[in-house]
This record gives sequence, C-alpha cells and structure tokens, in this order.
Amino acid sequence: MSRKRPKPTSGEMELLSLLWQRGAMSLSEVHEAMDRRIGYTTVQTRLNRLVDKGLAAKQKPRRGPTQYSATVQPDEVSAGHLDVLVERVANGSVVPLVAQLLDGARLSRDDLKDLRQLVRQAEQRARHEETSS
Amino acid sequence: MSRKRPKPTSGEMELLSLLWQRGAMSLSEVHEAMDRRIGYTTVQTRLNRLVDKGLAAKQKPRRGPTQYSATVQPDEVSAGHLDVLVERVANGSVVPLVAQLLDGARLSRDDLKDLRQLVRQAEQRARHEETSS
DNA sequence: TAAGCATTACGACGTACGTCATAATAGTCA
DNA sequence: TGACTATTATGACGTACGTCGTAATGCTTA
Repeated sequence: MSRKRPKPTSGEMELLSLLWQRGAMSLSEVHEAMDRRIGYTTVQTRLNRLVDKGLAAKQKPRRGPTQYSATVQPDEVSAGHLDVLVERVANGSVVPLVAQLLDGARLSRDDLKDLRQLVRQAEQRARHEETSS
Repeated sequence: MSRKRPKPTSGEMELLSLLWQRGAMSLSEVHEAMDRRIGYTTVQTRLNRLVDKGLAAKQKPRRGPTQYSATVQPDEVSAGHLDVLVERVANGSVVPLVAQLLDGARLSRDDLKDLRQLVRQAEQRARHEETSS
C-alpha cells in the first residue's frame, strides 16, 4: 500500500519539474537551475519540505553533496489534479478539458497521430463496455 | 483590464462547483448543500474569502438573505490549472494529459463524437499553421 | 593545519486557508 | 411588541508554504 502523498502545490511542482527533467540534483544545482531567483536557503527549505511530504528523497553519496530526487511520477501528480478538475470544474465530463487542452496547443504531426490513436482506443473500450454490460 | 484573480485551491473549487451548478445561493443553502459536513460559520468564512479574491460576489436581494454567486467561469479556472500541468508536469506536451483524461473515463457515444470532432479541428488548425508559416 | 568556501541545520516571519466560537443584528410571528 | 430564529460580523487558532537569516559543520587546499 503506497502511503497517500499530499497533492503538490504549483510551487512544489516547480521543483518537482526540475527533478523530473534532470534527475537527482544537489541543492546548489537546483538553486542554480532556478536562476538564483530565490534565496539558497529558500530552495533548501522547499526541497526539505518536499521530502517531508514524501514527494522527494535525499540521498547522500559517498562523496559530494546530498542529492534530491523525485519519488512521485508526473502522472501520479497530474492524476490527482485532473480528478479535481473533472469533478468540480468540468462537472464530471472529460470533454471540455480535452477541448481546452487541444485548443491553443501547437501540435506536431506526431502529437496528432497520438491523439487520433488515443481516441481510437477510447472507442475500442467503449465498444467493449457496451458488449459486456 | 480584468484584474488578475488568484487561482482557486481545490477547497475553494468545492464551493465554486456548487455555485456553478446551482447559480446564486444563500449561505444556508450552501451549508445545506454541503450536507452540513462543516460548520455554518466555516462556510461563511470560506464564501467571504472567495469574495475577497474576486472569485465570487455577494448580492443582497430586496428581501431574504445575501446571495453568493461565482464571478469566474469554470474554463477560466481550469485553464489556469491546466497550464501548470502542461508546463511543469507534462513537460510542455498536451498528449499525456489527454491520455490520462481519456483513460479511465466512461464515455458516452456523444462524448466520443465530440472527441473525434475535437481532434479533427486540431488537425485543421495544424494544417492551417503549416500552410501559413 | 588553518583559512575560506560549500553545505547543512535551525529557527523565524508573513500570508493563505480551513476550521470554528461567540456576539451582534435582523426578521418573523404569536 | 417581545421572544425566537436566521443571518451576519468578528476574532481566533492551527497548519501549510514561500521567504529568508544566522549559525554550525564539512571539505579543500595553500
């Protein structure tokens, strides 16, 4: 049973985003990656709180500074947030959100192909549902 | 220039959700609609803070209690949240989020039709882009 | 080894939010 | 009109988070 982790705030996602993209990083690397827009110890605090929440982990290598890395997957995080949007904002339907996502996105040929595939799969499942109910 | 409203938290969306579904409501109606799971004055505080943030408005009718109503549209709210997800969680791509939305959703025949249409439109726009660039 | 920089540990402060109690008002009707 | 009830106004308290300062430790190298 995976312990229920709190949903990260958008500020926390800023850090997670980095860790997802670049893997384990030291405090100073994170600070650097944020263009030193905020204080060094601010990053320290935020990173440690991420660890407290179980969203990241510290690991002390044999030599060199402690490395921080994400312990949640991006899709676990988006799932939590999307659920709220579907339930409370889009009134249980997924369609308006997909519409919003597509509208205003610049899509590559591959993206388009993936999207078509996604819809096709959804249709498959729907057909299946129908038959087996 | 429309004043920049703060992004509502998921707790605030709980209230907004009600106001979106049922239109203007009085404090006691909201409390009732929440099945009185939380104190009456808690609802009062939360509603008033929504007003402070410009997400809802109070209106005192000629008679009867003050009515609260949402002053933001659902799609304004979801837009703010989806942007964060696209940027920070899905690494700029919209596809994984659409995938997550579709996967695990029970879709009606109409939903499916809408989705196909949505993808078709996206393709249109993409083609257009291509031509005009 | 001692100076100096890098890393880490602590503690603080303000604002946002969820929670509520209590007190003041307003409305209703016997 | 006076007693009840419904509504509204205030003020509080705890936790989460973003922000940082300062102090303690650790690591390198002249």
